[in-house]
Amino acid sequence: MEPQVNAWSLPGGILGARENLNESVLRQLAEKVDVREVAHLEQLSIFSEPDRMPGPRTVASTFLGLIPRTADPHLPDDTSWHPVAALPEMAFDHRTMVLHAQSRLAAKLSYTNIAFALAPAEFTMSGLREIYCAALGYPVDATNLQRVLTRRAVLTPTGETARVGRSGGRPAALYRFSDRTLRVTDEFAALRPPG
Amino acid sequence: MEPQVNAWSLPGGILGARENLNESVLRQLAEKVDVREVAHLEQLSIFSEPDRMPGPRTVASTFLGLIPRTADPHLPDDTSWHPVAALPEMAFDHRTMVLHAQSRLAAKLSYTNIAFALAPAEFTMSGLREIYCAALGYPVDATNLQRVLTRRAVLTPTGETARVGRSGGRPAALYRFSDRTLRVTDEFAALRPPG
DNA sequence: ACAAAAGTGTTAGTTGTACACCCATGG
DNA sequence: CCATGGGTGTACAACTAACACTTTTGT
Repeated sequence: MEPQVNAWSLPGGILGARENLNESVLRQLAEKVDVREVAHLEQLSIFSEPDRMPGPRTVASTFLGLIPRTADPHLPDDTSWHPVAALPEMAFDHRTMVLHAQSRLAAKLSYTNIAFALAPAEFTMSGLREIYCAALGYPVDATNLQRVLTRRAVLTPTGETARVGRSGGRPAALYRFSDRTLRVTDEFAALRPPG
Repeated sequence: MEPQVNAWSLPGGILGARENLNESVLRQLAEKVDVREVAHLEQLSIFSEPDRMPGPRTVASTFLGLIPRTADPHLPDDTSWHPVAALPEMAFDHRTMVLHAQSRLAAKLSYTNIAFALAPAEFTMSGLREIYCAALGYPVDATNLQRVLTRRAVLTPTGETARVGRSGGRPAALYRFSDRTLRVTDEFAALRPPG
């Protein structure tokens, strides 16, 4: 809509009278963009500038929602996925919202098990590594990723191995996440409680 | 008010038409409880359950506000400070709000310079240690606190020393915070970018 | 001289990165 | 038997907690 005809905007809508914000987000994602596999949802900032949009005063409460890499919702025609590294022109304050979400995700990847919400049920270490690289924006060593996540008991080996491609190579072990709910795995970098 | 006659509630109020949420918080703290020295303010969760309070539907946006230990606002008669370790009966979901704020503060003390907002302009290490102990709820070693904050360049020595009490002892060196705005000092516990 | 408070040095343990090396598979 | 991708072991560096020891003051 004017004055942002060519700009993209995030999905969103009005809070219903008998729902809380989380319910509202899940409802709108399902109704508007057919996204129904939200594995993790958390609040981000509120955007409350009086003139953030034309028209009646609105306050936008933003969320970070994660779905597994394998999800493939049936997007409507006016909707599509965009890599965060190459965002199109975005309406109002929506670019800022996306950047907030990106940095929150990057931060939580380092001290929580939040990747459970991005990975499929079972995966190889190199598959998981791709997810971390994409979300963090820099290369991650699969070796050390394995060690860190194993020490923190974030990963559980399934004992199975993945089938190998036509180019050969040793078959990769399959893992799953020990928990499928957010857990802080590295609480205090410094100033831990004594004992 | 009914049905929470004897319960305490946090200061708060209605968002004005021409202010954003930050401005609203600062206005309400000043007007309602004479708190005007807010050195740091950040958003916490939104509470949006449809029935969280009787009466018309409200959505509460909560904040963590920090003021220096030396601040002494003139509180109205119906208002007082309460230690988080011994909260009185609290109205509606306000206890949950306080606990959220407490854990956010504790977390940020470990990886940011957020204590600048709690300390006076100049302070001794043992004074700062008391602040950390109170906020974290467990003893903190002044020695290691000094080392950690110095290495991260969070503290700057003033060169001055504090006057010593009547019981003797070596006079303490005075420090100030290098920045008086929030800075992340220990960004990645794990999975740092290479190089 | 002694007690009290502050500051320094040392040690040991944990965690993380980097990288060389070994293993399993397909062609 | 070689290329390819996966997994393991080791070396090194950084950081922290704990605590003994030294320094500086007032009485």
